[in-house]
Amino acid sequence: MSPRKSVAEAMGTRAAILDRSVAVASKEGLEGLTIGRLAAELGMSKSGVLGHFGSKEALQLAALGRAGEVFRAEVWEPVVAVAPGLPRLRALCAAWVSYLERQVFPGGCFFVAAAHEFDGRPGAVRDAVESLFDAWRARLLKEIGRAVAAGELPESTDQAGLAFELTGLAMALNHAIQLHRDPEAAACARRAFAARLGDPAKAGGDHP
Amino acid sequence: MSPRKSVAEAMGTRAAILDRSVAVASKEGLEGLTIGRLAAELGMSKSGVLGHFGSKEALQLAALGRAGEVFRAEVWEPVVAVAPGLPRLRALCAAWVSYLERQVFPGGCFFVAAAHEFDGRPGAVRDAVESLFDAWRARLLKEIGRAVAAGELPESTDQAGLAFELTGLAMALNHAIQLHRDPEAAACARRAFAARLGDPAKAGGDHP
DNA sequence: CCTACCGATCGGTAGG
DNA sequence: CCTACCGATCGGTAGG
Repeated sequence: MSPRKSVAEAMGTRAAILDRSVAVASKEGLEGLTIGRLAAELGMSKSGVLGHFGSKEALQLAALGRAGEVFRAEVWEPVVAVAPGLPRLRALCAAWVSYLERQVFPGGCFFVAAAHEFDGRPGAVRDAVESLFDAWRARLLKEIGRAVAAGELPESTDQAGLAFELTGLAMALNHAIQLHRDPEAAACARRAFAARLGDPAKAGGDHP
Repeated sequence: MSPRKSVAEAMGTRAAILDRSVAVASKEGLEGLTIGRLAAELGMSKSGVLGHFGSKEALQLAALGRAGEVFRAEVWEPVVAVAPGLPRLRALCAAWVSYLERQVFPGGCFFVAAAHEFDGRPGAVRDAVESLFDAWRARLLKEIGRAVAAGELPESTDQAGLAFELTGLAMALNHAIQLHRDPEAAACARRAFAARLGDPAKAGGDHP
């Protein structure tokens, strides 16, 4: 309606733009996220959209940041009540599988898609994607380290190797869901995580 | 030079377009592969490029087919001399890691990138990508089945689950190379494959 | 295989 | 936050 909006209204508009950006980019990629399309979907002008960010790259970075907030809320935060070490590591992986299974981002894991799109293009977006993955890897390694220190995982555990394997399982799951639409993929992934971290629902130790 | 070329010359031109297309698409994606850019790099006109394929989608499909030929030559074919079953499965995985490590496609695994780019977009390209993955999965499962039948892997092996895990390791390796430029990633992946399939260089059985 | 062209859309700016 | 506009580029076609 009015061309000048209050700060609160502008913040709301900005948040609406970002939420839509994350949804579109998860399906079409951060490059397929065009200002014109976004403006049309939001019933705004292109310059109205762009005015909040300044450039397409700034919009991409803001969308990436918003997606990171969603991931933290979906995967990092639900486990804070779980005991540190192996129980929390298992909870983290369970939340990770659930995040992929529920397709929190309609086009699948936002970050894996962004990594593939930008890994060959130097720039701020690529750097931001890499930082998000570094932070997640550090989160996994922290809990793996605690589990080893507590004797819940063998002293001989290759900690970086374990983080590598867990990441691979999540990537294979995302792929099976998005490309193959395989409804059994999540169950398959849960079995694989359980084989690697021990299955609390089964008797026996944490390693097969 | 001459506007009309012989069939052999036209085939050579077509092959040159495809090789360039595969290289560009592995870095920029199949959608970032634009007719204009391709034409400029090849010193041709846009219509000269497009005339060989008819449409951008047909060019994308042809590039995907060419990439599939390269993958088969790099990963499927080198193992034909290895004994079927577990030895050949190990050789297949070794060739797979080597293909990723050597960056046969300059932008990383062509198919994983294409899968992420097209998994949310119905169409012929998406279907072709899915078929390529189905064929590769079937190739892995065939050799896993032989290894189980020969008693080289336990009778209780979850064969689909094993193929899922191996795929995940390859994806994690591709990601570590392309996004993180991690020079130790290939060694990490080889350890993980060996832990799963047994390491012929070490004493002991094939399962830890 | 070329030139010349089409309408559509891209990111972004000027000015209000 | 808008209208009106910019040059560049997109996939594709006509005609040769």
